[in-house]
Amino acid sequence: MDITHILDGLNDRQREAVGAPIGNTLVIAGAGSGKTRVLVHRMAWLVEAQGVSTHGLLAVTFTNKAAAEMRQRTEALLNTSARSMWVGTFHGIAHRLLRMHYKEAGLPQAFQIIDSDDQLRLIKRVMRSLAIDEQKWPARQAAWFINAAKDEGKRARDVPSGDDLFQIAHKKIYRSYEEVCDQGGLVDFAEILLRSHELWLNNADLLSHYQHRFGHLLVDEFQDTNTIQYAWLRVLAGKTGRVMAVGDDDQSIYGWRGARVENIHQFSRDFAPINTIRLEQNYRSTANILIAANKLIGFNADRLGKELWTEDGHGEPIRVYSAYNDLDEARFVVERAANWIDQGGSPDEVAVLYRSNAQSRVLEEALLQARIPYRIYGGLRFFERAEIKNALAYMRLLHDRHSAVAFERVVNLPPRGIGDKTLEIIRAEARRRNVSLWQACKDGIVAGAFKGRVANAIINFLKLVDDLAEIALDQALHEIAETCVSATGLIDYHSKESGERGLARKENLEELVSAARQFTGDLVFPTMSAATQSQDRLPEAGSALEAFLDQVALDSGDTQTETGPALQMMTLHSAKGLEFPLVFLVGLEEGLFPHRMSADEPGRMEEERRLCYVGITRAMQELYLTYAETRRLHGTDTYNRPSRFVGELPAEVLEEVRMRGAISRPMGGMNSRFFEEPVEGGLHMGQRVKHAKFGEGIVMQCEGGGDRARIQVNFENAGAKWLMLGYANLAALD
DNA sequence: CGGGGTAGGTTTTTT
DNA sequence: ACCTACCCCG
Repeated sequence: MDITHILDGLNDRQREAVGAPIGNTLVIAGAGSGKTRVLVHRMAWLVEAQGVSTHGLLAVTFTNKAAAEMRQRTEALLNTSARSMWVGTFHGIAHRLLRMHYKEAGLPQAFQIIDSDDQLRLIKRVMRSLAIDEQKWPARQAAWFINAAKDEGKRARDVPSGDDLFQIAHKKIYRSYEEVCDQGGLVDFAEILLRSHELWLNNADLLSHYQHRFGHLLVDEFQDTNTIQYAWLRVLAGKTGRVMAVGDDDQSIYGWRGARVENIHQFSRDFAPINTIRLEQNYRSTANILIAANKLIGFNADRLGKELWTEDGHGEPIRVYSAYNDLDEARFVVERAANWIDQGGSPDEVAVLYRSNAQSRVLEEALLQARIPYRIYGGLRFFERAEIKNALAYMRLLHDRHSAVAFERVVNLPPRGIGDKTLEIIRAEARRRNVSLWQACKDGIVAGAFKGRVANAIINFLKLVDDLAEIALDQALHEIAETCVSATGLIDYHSKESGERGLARKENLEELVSAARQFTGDLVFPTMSAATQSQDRLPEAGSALEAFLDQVALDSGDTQTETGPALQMMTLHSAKGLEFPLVFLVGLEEGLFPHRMSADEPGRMEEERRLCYVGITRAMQELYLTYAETRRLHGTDTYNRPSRFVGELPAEVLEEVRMRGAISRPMGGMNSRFFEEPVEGGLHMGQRVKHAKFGEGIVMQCEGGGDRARIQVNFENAGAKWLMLGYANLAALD
């Protein structure tokens, strides 16, 4: 077979990776070095040059988007629709295994995936029934604890008991939560992975079947794997599987949610002997951008080591702008973005990246004013919106009348007179007799347990759902969706909500119906979403609803409908994997980026630096870094020094932007160098100081001298205070 | 039962 | 500043 089209157009390193001898391979792929390309070509090479069946390939990614892209590009390269090839997210693939082998996994056939929102509700209920004080142990924290344990492969019984109250309380919650999930056939995200790992450990035959089937495993973004994902992979690979892991330790930015960069190191040991290949040639950015990125990331210790280079020229310098405040920063960004567009650039070539979502607001207003079209990524995902989840809950009830999660959600939505009191009675009855909430209602009505208005309300609800289910039998998926949106009264209820919200919710519900229509279309002509669908049990008409509900649980429906070119705004985290000709990295201030929450633990600071590295390496041609001396955050003004990351960049590729025309600055002494300007008493502007009574704060300004010198300090807890320098007795912290 | 007021809490996000 | 979750009252 002619395989030149697979190896042509690759550089030496890429070709080395694609054609690496069959065996375990680690590809350290720097930003913009063509890592997806390598993965895709490797798969094509295995198939066409090595005669491996697409049936024996398993490719794992983290996001549905990445999985879809990989499948699509591989199919394009192979010029076939490789439906037998397993390409998906860790969760998607593990879920598919659980559906196929639910019995061996100890799950009911109708097990239901719950999202983090459902999970939190459930945990709250569990805590209430355990009479655990939610003030003392916030439910969010408990959810975090449980998920972290599961990510580490630990069941409640595996959690060390310990003698501190925190551990005891959380272990108790975990155990009880586990019970509730088991009873209701509920599977949270972490559970999908944990359970499918156990599925293999407990079923040797099954494991050996899959080990035999998947002779070649490919893993994308390997630095983002957590303990359970790594274990899962290791078990599946066994002694015979060949793994190609592609990743970049310098782009590991998800340590805070359990990802372990160490897995890259571990891989070399557990999968020895391995072939390591580095991809360092960058095809994305100018040399100046890469010089800056290399220098910055050099401040981190324990790297595998890697230096990006390019054949391209130096390009523009990296421009640094010191804004007076966040509004000035936004104004600057918008002005420069407008210039880009005026000079013939497209808005969608421009990205504004920030550390936290709260920063988008000012920028948004400025863009609105300048009439630059923009799109904000992040925020609530489509299928996570309350109104959508309500409609989906009705759809689930039609499919499975016994789903407690769905029942709880819509039993009184729109309001129909079944309140907390009544619900509590239903719950208690269901628990006592060990039946579903639905069943408890039905039986309760027969037994005459409810009176008058309440009884009527319940009867009406039961009848509504039963009737709709009856109708749904002859309906296509999108018609069922339509029914659940309209006939339930949801759309009327939601559109009546105040102001813009009502309109938005109405539109979202309509969008759901078209998503359902789209989904049915995809079943007939599998396209992108096929990546997450289970191809082994496709279109039987009756299962379309089931398939839709599953799909929706694992795919947040992020596919935004493109409406013309728009400037992109997103957090640094969501920018990973993307590239833009013009990038603005805003809010480079100590406390914001690096974020103050990451200041204490040393590992976290390095992760912040990697985040900055990710941000810088998104830029292809031009990069702007901005920071503001004053920023309004959570309603109060904060005063921060420029980020240490700015100082870590090589001066020779930076250029400070000075604005034409003076900007009025209310106080003297607040210029761009304020962090270096001396104040008396060995303190300087922006210095962190500690006061006996007010705690820690930052020096903002000073006036006067000698005995009358006064200093303004913005305290974290006490706010801004003017103090007499002579009496304040401030301790310098830096 | 349901709407409205208030207290609390605000890094990052996928599945 | 703003959103959300919960509590209290009509």
